Amino acid sequence: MKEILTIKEASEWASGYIGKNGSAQIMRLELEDYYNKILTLREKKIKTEIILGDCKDELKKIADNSIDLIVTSPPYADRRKNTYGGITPDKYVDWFLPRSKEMLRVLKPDGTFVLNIKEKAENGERSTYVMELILALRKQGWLWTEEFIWHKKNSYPGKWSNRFRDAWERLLQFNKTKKFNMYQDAVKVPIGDWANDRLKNLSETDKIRDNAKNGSGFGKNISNWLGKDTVYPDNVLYLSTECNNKNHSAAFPDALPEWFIKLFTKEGDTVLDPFAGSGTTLRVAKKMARNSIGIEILPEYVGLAKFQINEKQLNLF
Amino acid sequence: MKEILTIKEASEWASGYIGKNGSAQIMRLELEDYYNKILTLREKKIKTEIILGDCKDELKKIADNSIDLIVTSPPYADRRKNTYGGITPDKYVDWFLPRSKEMLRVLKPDGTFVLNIKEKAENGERSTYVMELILALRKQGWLWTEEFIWHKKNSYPGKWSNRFRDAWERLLQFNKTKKFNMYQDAVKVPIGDWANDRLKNLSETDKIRDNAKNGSGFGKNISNWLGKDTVYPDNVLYLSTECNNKNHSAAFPDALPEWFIKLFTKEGDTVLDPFAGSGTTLRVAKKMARNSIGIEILPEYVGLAKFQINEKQLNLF
DNA sequence: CTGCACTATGAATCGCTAA
DNA sequence: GTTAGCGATTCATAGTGCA
Repeated sequence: MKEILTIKEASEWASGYIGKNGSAQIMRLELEDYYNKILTLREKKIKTEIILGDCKDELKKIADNSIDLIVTSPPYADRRKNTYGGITPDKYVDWFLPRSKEMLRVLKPDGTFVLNIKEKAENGERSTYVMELILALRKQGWLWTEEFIWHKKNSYPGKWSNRFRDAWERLLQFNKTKKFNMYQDAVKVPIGDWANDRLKNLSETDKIRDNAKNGSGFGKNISNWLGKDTVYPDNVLYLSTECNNKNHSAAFPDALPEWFIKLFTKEGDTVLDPFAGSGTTLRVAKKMARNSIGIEILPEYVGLAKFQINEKQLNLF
Repeated sequence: MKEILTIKEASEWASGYIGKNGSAQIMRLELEDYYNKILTLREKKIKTEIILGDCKDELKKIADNSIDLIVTSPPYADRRKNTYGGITPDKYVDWFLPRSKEMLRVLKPDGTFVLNIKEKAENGERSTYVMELILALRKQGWLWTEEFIWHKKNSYPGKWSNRFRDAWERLLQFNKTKKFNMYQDAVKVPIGDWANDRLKNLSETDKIRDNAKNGSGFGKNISNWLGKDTVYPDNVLYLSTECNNKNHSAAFPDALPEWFIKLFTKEGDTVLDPFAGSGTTLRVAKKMARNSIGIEILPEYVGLAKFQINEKQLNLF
């Protein structure tokens, strides 16, 4: 296979390779999508930027009303000082507010801010700092539009004398105005069992493995083309935690930022992650042909993020 | 079949009826359980009481430290008038606190309070009254131990211009002290199929994780895992919205109070539902051989609840 | 191309003990 | 009293290699 084929060539190639079991059609559509992404990246000159520093300072260098979507998973509050972040629960809101103030400034009026967070249980009680944060953010001028739930398919095992294991996290949606962009059709899902049966008839391994090998989008959205009978999802995302990273434990699985990027942006828009970590959001944004800016305070993570973004770029081209 | 058989008679009857496919044993055990329930109800004289009135007043007639579990789904705040309850969001906390104060008084020190609630979206935003309520309840002396999620299994798809269907509700757990009764074994669930293969042949990694003290590991105390067929659940309840009662909508499914009654009480304990509605909690409590007290302000619901409780009683005897 | 066996690991919490 | 450290406890899923 040549490095770059026309869509027609690739489609023919796929037909020959896969056979006549219906997978060729999938392959064709996926290829089309794939090439569109490449063209978008080249023509629109998608930029992916990772900045070393504290977002409190670095955000100030970003222009007003320039960001379409902020997706982030900040360090959770933690009592122990050695841990990453190391902000105590009682000081968390004070620590967060100056940063969210800048986020409010850089976000476009029709943009969205998605915050992934979960309070810990400590000394028999759940901390209340997340709740206090929501109330404080509203005072700061944010609208608290929705709370999505990430129901973790495979959560960490655990059982204690007074509680079971925690299998969910919050995904808080904030907006600047009531009129924000929401591309609901982009996240439609196949309807129940009907689609499951159809999908089973296809090669399970191909679907999964093509996806896993390069992460470039192949096989990722089988449901999008197959399910012509698709329905809108709800506000619970039932996803697995990922266990693929060698160098860094992923803050959240790719599917999480992917879902919100689909829902709240279109190609060529700009995504911001002020707590970029290993750069999951940036990598996913780039894959989806969105501009992205990441800020991360720890140099080792910045390096890792740069590596990840470029590694995936090789796969894409 | 006679109205009351000995367990032996019933067992023989079941054997003959079912055949020799192993179901007889199950039937025998279920019958045993069934008769134990009847005996418990008779010997311990389980009481089921439904009171007409506002729980603000009626709770005052209940003795201090006499309730093992409070499970309730109060009327949610709503701006529309003439609806059930009809408390506006901004007045909700003030409305709730005098009632929860009485609940705190009547609850035993080792008892639990489970509150089913979910804020509505209004004017494009989620209300914050639930959050304010949690903070206020803590000030009142409650410990906020945990937040369970009811993930609604079969919520039908739906969408609005700026949000998707709400498929989850909060189940807030509050306690009076850190040492509360929790019968975790009562809610264990069957283990996944993966276990059969896994446990037959423990992998090298599992053994290594046992030895290496790298924090937390799966393989620790392997003997605990042998012969295991049930595991502890997590803090997400993935249940359908099925509603048994045809005459009343929007009550929670039986499985919800049932799960918490199992988890936080034993037979002969006392369950309270200060917003009893159509009496789901009372009916389930009675079925499970727990005393119960319900308070309901609307006469038509009190009538409905009485009917339901008695209807099910006929089935039981 | 399918199915099976096997590997790897994920934002955890509490109670006890020692300082 | 107060805090820090450490041990004990607990499942489910995705990814990989090979027959």
